Formats: sequence, C-alpha cells, structure tokens
Amino acid sequence: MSKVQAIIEHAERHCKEHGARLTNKRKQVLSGLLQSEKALSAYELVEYCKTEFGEAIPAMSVYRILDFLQDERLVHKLNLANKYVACAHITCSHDHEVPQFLICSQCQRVKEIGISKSTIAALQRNVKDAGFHLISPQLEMNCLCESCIAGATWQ
Amino acid sequence: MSKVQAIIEHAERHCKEHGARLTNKRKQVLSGLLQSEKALSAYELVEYCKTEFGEAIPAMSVYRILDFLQDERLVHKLNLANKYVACAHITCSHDHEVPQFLICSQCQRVKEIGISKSTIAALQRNVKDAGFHLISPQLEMNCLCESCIAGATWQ
DNA sequence: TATAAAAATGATACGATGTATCATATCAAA
DNA sequence: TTTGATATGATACATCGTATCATTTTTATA
Repeated sequence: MSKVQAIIEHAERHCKEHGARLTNKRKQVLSGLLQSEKALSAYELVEYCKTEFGEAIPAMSVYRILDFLQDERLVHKLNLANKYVACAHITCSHDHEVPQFLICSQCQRVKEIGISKSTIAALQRNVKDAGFHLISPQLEMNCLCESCIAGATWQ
Repeated sequence: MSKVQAIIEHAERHCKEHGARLTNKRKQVLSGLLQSEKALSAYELVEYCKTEFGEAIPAMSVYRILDFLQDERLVHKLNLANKYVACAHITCSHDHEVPQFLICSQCQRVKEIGISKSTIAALQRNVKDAGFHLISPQLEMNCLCESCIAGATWQ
C-alpha cells in the first residue's frame, strides 16, 4: 500500500471516530494535496483532481471540502500564500503544537516545523508586552528551500 | 501643526534627500493611512481619500502609490491581511530592524513592534535546521488588541 | 523659452481568490 | 420509507491585484 493510501486510511478512521465522513471527493482533495507534496491553491486543486483522478469538482465544493479538512485538522491553510497543504502529522497519534510553516517563495514547497517552546514563549512575551494577545502562534515565513538555494539565479 | 502633518513633512524631506517626489496624491494616500490609524486595503484607501479629502484616486494609482511608499519605507504591506499600514518610525532618524506586526483580527488595529534579536536569532536557527533560508523575518501575527479583549464577546 | 525625455497618473480590461445564495443529490436514522 | 441532515452543484458576485496602453505633468536641456 502506498504511503498516501496509508495516510488516507488513517484519516478515514480519524474522521469516523467522531462521526465525520471522509467522502470520496474529500479523499480526492486530500490525496491531491498529499501527492503533490506542495502547497496548492483551491483552483490548482480543482485542476489537479481533474487531471490526476478525472474528478471534476467545482471550485465551490473544493473550498467547502478544504474547510471540512481544516476542521478535521487534516489540512492547513497558508494565509500568506493563499494555499493549502496536508498536515504533516496525520498518522501521528499524539497531539502537536501549533505548527509553523516555511514556504519556499520560489517553488512553493512547504515544510511544517515545530519551533521550540522557549522561542514561542519569548514571542508571546513580546506580544503581551505590546498589550496584544496572540490568537494563534501559527507563524508563516517566506523562505527559500535547499534546492532553490542551490539552483538560485539571484546568487 | 498636527502630528500627521509633522510626519508628512518629515517624509517629504526624506524623499527629497534622494530625488524622490512626494506628490500630492502620494501625500493623500500616506495621510489616509496615518489618520485612519489602522490597516487599510487599497480599495478602502480609495474610499477614505474620496470621503476625507475629496480626492478621487483610481485604485490602479493607489497601488502604484503604495508601491512607491513601500520603496521609500514609509509604508508596510501586511501580507496576511492584504492591507497596508504607515510605518511607525517615519520620524525616527535611526535605522530599524525588520518590523513585526501584531494585527487585531477584530478591529484591524495594527501595532508595529520590534522583537528581541535573540528571539529572531532563535527563529533563524530553527529555520536553518530545517534546511530553509529565511528571506525576511517580517513576522505577522493574528492577535486581539487590548480594547477588543476588554469588549470581547467570545469571553 | 521651447522642446524632448522622464516621471506620474488615468482608463480599461482582466486574472485570481474567495463568498453568498439557492438548488439538488445523497445518506442515515426513525 | 419517509424525513431530516449532510454533502454537492450552479451561478453570481465581491475583493484584491496586475497588464497594458493612453494621457498628463514635471524636469532637464538645448
């Protein structure tokens, strides 16, 4: 069984546990994100599902499906790029900290990392000192990935 | 002289120093951002200039003016919110670190803060360990501001 | 001062992301 | 099996932003 399939099955069990349904279309969308291995916009996902799976899912449905998958914590939205990625920890059984995302501005590859609690705590302190309250420490940072650094034209 | 006017004059001198021109329209846009004291989208700025100054600046021009003001480091773009804010340090003479922004998700008020170098360095280290290179440590964080916390309905 | 070059602004069309709304189809429990 | 909930489809539209070409304004220079 492929890695993607394994994750999908895990996701399906995860949904069933609390009465949510991972329907076929929802599986297609999640599979699309898993297979592409990079962040995709909703409209890119529509294309991807059409060419890879022969599924013509209207954009409206993709947005709703993405909302569902976010509620299920199977997908994250990258607000900086207006794109979506599959959660990197679907098959983990333990809970995770709020994720941080490194987005390659050149190839759109995304790495989901955890930042040390002490660093996050220092951030929180800075924010609190300014009189604000951090809603979510999901940081998104514009980066260049290894391979784009290696082949970069701007160097 | 009002505080806004003082900042505008300072900005004008700053532009003149290297042959850039802070034209009337550009002043209007900058004044709009300064007066509103919160992040505005380009189209909101069009509205603001029309009602406050009677200046009908087309959206296209506002975008170009915002680009100019960003090049002059008088304005920052908030990529999370697709809005723009006046730089909080126009009248400072010294250079500043890359700014960080706390955006109130409720009232759109924005606070520009500096985060300690050690925290930023820790972030950079985390990113580097993941094999990525941080292009710009301009962090944008979704927050609630003091007054919205005080009057919050979700509490 | 006249005129050419450069800079700024205007007008129009369009692309991309996302939402609102109403209709239809599918599933699931009584 | 019917009924209510859930999921999906279709359409229109709002918002943010860019591409392109035209026009105006400013600046420099002959």
